[in-house]
Amino acid sequence: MRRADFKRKTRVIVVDDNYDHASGIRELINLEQDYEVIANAGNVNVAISLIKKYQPDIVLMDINMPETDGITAISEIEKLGLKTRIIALTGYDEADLIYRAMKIGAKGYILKTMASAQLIRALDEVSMGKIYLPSVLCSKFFEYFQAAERNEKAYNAAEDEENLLNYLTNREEEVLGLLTEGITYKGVAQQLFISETTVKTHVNNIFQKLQVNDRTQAVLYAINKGFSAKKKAKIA
Amino acid sequence: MRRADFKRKTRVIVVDDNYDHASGIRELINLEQDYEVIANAGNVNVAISLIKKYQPDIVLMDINMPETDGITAISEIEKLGLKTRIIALTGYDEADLIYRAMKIGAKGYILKTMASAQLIRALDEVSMGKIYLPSVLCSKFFEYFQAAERNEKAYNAAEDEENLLNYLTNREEEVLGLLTEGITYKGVAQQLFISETTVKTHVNNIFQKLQVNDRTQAVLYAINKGFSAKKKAKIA
DNA sequence: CGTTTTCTAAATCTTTAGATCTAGTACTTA
DNA sequence: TAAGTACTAGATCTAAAGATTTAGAAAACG
Repeated sequence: MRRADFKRKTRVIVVDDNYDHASGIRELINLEQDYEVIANAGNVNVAISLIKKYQPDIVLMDINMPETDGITAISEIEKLGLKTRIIALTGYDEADLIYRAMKIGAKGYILKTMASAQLIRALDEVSMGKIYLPSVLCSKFFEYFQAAERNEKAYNAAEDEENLLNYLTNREEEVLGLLTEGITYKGVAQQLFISETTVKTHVNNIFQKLQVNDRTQAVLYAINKGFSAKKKAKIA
Repeated sequence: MRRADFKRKTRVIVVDDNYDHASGIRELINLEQDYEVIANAGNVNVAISLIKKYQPDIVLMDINMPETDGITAISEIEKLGLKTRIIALTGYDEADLIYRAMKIGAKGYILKTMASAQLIRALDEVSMGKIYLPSVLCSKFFEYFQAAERNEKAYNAAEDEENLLNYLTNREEEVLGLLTEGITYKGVAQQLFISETTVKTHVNNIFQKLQVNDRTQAVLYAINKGFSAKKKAKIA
């Protein structure tokens, strides 16, 4: 699956504050005919300027650097909007590191302790536009991912002990929807083609049902219960 | 890595509306000494009652069922809060299906077209508490996952063209913070130990800086810019 | 068919909210 | 020291917002 000889080599930049390690990787990669390391960077700032300048195909980014943390570095590089693909390289297989790296756009994640064949395989996969995450790390990722989702769900569930929005009538929902856009009673009346007094009637009923005292509190309640999402869904 | 003979077999329930297919899986699994299929279910409702009753170790869930969709089914089962682990089983490798299944807590995802060894391997991994996602599907997952994250980022970035909140003074931020709790001017005055007219002065300045006309709009602006998060961070 | 909801709307009144202008004090900075 | 900024606060208005009561018409429900 390697590229044919007549194609230009895949250009790689290695970012690692440990010079020996970076050199090791460089030699390892340069043994491969399909790849060439065009630069090394010992810190994030140098790395970013090199990446801007050479726009490499792949960046091998060490995450465990003292000054700037590698996660932020990946984020910075991704912001540049280049075609450059980033593979995270680290000594630790911590689930949250893997999660964060992949979340912000890393195309691969490998451990320094892994065999060199893994590194080359990662380069192969990623240079073809695929994601490379060894199954062990994939497991770790999902540990964190699913835990995060569970927490989110638990959080939302805690919020809807009782969703008073369910007691609103259709019309009241419409009125509340306009209130959550910061529209005045007069504006609501015009948009719904009803009188302002009718709007006030609806609003008062809404206040009672939501157990609040004014529009601001009603809007806050609605937003906390995810009302805006519901409203957007209706419009679409 | 299989369980020793003296351990009880891992109990599996197969959910598939296609009877032939379900039978095939059943026979395949029953060939393994470590597993036994204790029930088949042809639709989601039956499946859920069986799962409640027998609390199997693993559920093999077909996602492509006509009546209820399998994603919802997984979600329902997860809500039960059992130790039961779910492996999604489907004919298609659509990225969004994989993403959604894993997001709501599936412990594995395999294709019907995959070799039977894959199925057994998935059972082995998942019964040991690990996640099983073949690398092809893992790639698909990340395609969707990273695209979703990118969209989220783009969405947030679009919002911060300019954050007018940055122009607020400390006191104005405090006042706005209280407004976002739905507190009245009089209440704000009491909490900050200043007069109500002072509050009004601050609020008017806030309106001008945020380019809004009333408190509701100010609160909405603040929330959209993530003001509440900032406020909570300050408190903590 | 009667009852209940929902949506509509008016009248009336009190209370906030919001706009505007002025102004004193304190602190910072050129 | 003069100028600017932030915080304070008063007076004075107008315009909304909110509370409350009553009530008609249409639809839904038992």
